[in-house]
Amino acid sequence: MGKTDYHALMPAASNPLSETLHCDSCPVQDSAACSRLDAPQRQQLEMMGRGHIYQPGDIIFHAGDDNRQCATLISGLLKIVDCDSNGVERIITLIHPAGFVGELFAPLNRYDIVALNIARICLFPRADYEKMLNESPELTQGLLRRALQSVEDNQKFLALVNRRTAQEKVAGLLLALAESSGSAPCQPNPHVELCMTREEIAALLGITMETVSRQIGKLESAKLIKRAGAQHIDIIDHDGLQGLVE
Amino acid sequence: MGKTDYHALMPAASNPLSETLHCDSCPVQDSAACSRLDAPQRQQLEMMGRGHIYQPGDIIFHAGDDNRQCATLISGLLKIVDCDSNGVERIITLIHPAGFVGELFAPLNRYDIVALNIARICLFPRADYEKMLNESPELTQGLLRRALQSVEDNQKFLALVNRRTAQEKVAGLLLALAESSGSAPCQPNPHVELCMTREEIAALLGITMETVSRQIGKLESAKLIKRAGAQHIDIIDHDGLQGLVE
DNA sequence: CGCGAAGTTGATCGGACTCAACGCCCGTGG
DNA sequence: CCACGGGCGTTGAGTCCGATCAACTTCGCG
Repeated sequence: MGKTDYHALMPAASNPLSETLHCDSCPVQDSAACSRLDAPQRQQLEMMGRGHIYQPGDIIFHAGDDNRQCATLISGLLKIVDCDSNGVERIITLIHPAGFVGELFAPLNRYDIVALNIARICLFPRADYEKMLNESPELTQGLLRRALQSVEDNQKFLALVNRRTAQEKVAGLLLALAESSGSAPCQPNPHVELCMTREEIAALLGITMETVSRQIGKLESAKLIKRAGAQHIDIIDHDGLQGLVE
Repeated sequence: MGKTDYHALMPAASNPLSETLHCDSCPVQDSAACSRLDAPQRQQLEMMGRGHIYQPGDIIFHAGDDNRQCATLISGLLKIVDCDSNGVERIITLIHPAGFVGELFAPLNRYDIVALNIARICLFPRADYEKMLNESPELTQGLLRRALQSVEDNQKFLALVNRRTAQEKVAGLLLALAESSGSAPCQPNPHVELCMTREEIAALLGITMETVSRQIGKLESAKLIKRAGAQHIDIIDHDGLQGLVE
């Protein structure tokens, strides 16, 4: 990842792209952890946090850093990355809008959190956020729903990668991305934006970049999908893809 | 799994092994979701739930059933199982004592939940439990901590199985089980009780049972572990094992 | 135009899967 | 008591999927 991580390296307070929050116009105001707050509480959160914009490749939280912030993803896509000693990248999971990142009650960040897309997040000082959790049952309940959703997402992802062939993994990923970018879960978006290099897809699915490429090629020959540039794929036969993953 | 699931098939109310709860003597009273409750709240929970004991192989929740119960695991070990149409078993993850099972806010159980061990759980009607979540911020906060812990466990497990060789997976699993059964995280128990057949280990790690057997054999020849019966393994060289997974 | 990063494609290799035989343990019944 | 059988685990031989290594293409950019 040769991308600049310029913004991430600056202290949040002096980040030139930091801006005040405007929850009223927030696209995830109904689904994020803060969705159950009443007006005064929401205002309190607004004062507590700052909005930030990250570019693809920017590192939002560094593994090993002491963990003083947490955040809600407003738009874009993040990856949680486990980088081992040899520099082999292992993507633990993806974070979609409304997702919450930053571990509470833990001293250090265990993983890198990196933007795949242009990502808008609201960033909170962790201490303030935890304090507010103690005062606001609504925030706690909202975050609980988020956390349960994360558990579910992780379990689905485990089912996608464990004990599956390369073809099943690639097909399953395309379907998952189509669903997550669709207007509703039952209305998947046939135009899939990967937001990832082949290498990143490989790190996510636990296979190699060459295999990813070959499998995408096979799916295209089988007329299930169509490539439209490296990062974009059109799903032609959704049911056919679904059939590959059962 | 030819084991009887006799108890699971009976309605909870008439289950002869159902017993009233005694939180005072509960071994996970300090770490489970209910750990933050004060005395009256705890009493309320005690009246709401029932204790049950399951035998190895018993199915606690069936995938597809409507989901009216949730539970805290007191002792033993559970597996969450995704069984696909061909009957191929995929273990999503393991649940350790103090873990919470049963999805809240969801109509159906997505996965089978099965006892690997003799398992003691306290079972709650989901509606009552959710109602209490609305009334007790302490319970919500306790469950939040549990859920965040689940997310972390799942992430660790993903890092254990994704992009790893069979040897790394087996070594990593042994270390994880040693840690989870140890008195403290930093004091792993060298006597590991697998509680799983080779086939179950395979379903968990995403490899075949034969490969599991071969890898255990290799680790033994390398004098890192020692087999003591099929279900029990002694860790001889903890650091050596650790070295295999980096 | 040249350069480098990302992606594709091909050839070869190896680790894990598959299929099969065999050993071990334990319960059951003659 | 021993014979039998079945579940589970181990071990071996052959195959195949995906990894590895390498060439080449495509695209974006100075």
